[in-house]
Amino acid sequence: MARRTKEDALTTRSDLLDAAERLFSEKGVSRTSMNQVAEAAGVTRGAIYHHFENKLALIDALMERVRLPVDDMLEELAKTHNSNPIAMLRARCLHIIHQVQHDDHTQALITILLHKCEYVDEALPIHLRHLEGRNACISETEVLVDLAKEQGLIDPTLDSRAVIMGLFSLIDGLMYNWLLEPKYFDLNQTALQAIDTYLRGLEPRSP
Amino acid sequence: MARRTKEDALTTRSDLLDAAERLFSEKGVSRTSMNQVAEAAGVTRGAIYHHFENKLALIDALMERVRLPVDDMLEELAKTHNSNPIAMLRARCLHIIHQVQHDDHTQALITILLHKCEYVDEALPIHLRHLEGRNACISETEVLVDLAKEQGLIDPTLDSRAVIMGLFSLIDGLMYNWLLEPKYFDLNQTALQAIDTYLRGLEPRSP
DNA sequence: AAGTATACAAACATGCATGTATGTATGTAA
DNA sequence: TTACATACATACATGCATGTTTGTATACTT
Repeated sequence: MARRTKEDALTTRSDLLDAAERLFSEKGVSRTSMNQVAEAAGVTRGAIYHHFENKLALIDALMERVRLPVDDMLEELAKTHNSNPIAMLRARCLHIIHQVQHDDHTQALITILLHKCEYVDEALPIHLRHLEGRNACISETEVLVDLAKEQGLIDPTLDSRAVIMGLFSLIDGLMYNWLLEPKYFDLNQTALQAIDTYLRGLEPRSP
Repeated sequence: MARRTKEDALTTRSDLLDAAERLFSEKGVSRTSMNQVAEAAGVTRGAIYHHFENKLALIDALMERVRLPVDDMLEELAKTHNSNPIAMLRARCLHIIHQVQHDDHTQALITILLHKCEYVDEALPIHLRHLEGRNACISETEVLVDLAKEQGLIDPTLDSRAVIMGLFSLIDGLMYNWLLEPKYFDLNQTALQAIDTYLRGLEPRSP
């Protein structure tokens, strides 16, 4: 085939990302060859190596593609729930849960991260990106907890960092287990109850 | 080399499992070849294929090796804390956390399961074993929650299954995140606080 | 003591995945 | 319109992982 329009090229690139996202989340990263990705996108391996340096760069591009929407979402939520820090925390958690259930791209990517890729040093850049994202999110959210403490909404003797780690771990664990076997339990119900249970456990003790 | 004693053979087998456990948890399952496992154990690939049918059987044997100790542990705990179901739940959770931190075999295996292997259909037997273990554990633990309800220790309006899923997910998430970057937070402290927070959130509302 | 089974080593056969180098037709800019 | 850059396809070179087969020295059996 010959050269195509710049727009066509972008379409090809996008098709490749879609194919990779689907195949990776279905068959796992290491069990999916570049050839399979190319075929699923209707091109040859030449196209992949033109757009991406190698498999890692491909995965990296996958993650980059969802980073911006996620950032936007966080900002959006920040505006609507700026009154009560606990309510905002809750809103964020529930939004993530909702997103994993109903947005295909999110679900596929989280599946890849949690179940379909190996965290080996070879994949360090991805590893780091994941950690950075998490740590940034944690640090940012920690502010909310401190705020809630000041307002007397949560027990002041609790360690803020640990409060957040617990909450995030709860979310991670719920997603992890649900994606493992989605029909085993209802994510919405379970997450709602579990999150509220946890948040309730944070309340200050009545003297 | 020639044939060796039966005991020697068992030693070889054990060495192979040790090597596999270490390499898999360090470099990931798919990035570790049978040859590397053999070399690390001081033998050739012939020895592996003599003891195990293939890589999956090797992993399966790894999981089998820790199954019995875990079962024993659960029974042990059941005897000591049979008075208060909540206390028992708590003891179980904390024991798992402790085990992951201080028992090398447990830590390596959990690392493999959570971070160093891909859940693909090819590895279905392992997948199923993991799920079975989890589901059995959940069903069994659900009884404790029901018991606690009867004793008025937790809010009776809560769904028992969801209570357990939440608690288990919390543990899973804590292990997941800690194993990702162990120095980022102290697992003991964080888990203790998070678990107690969750358990406290389960208490019945004072009217 | 002899025969057999065992515990591996060594060699072979195959296939696939990666990376790279080259070819080529077309869009695009001067 | 020409010259170059682009967007791929095609072909090649290499290497490694797997599975299997065969060989062999020794432990075990009777």
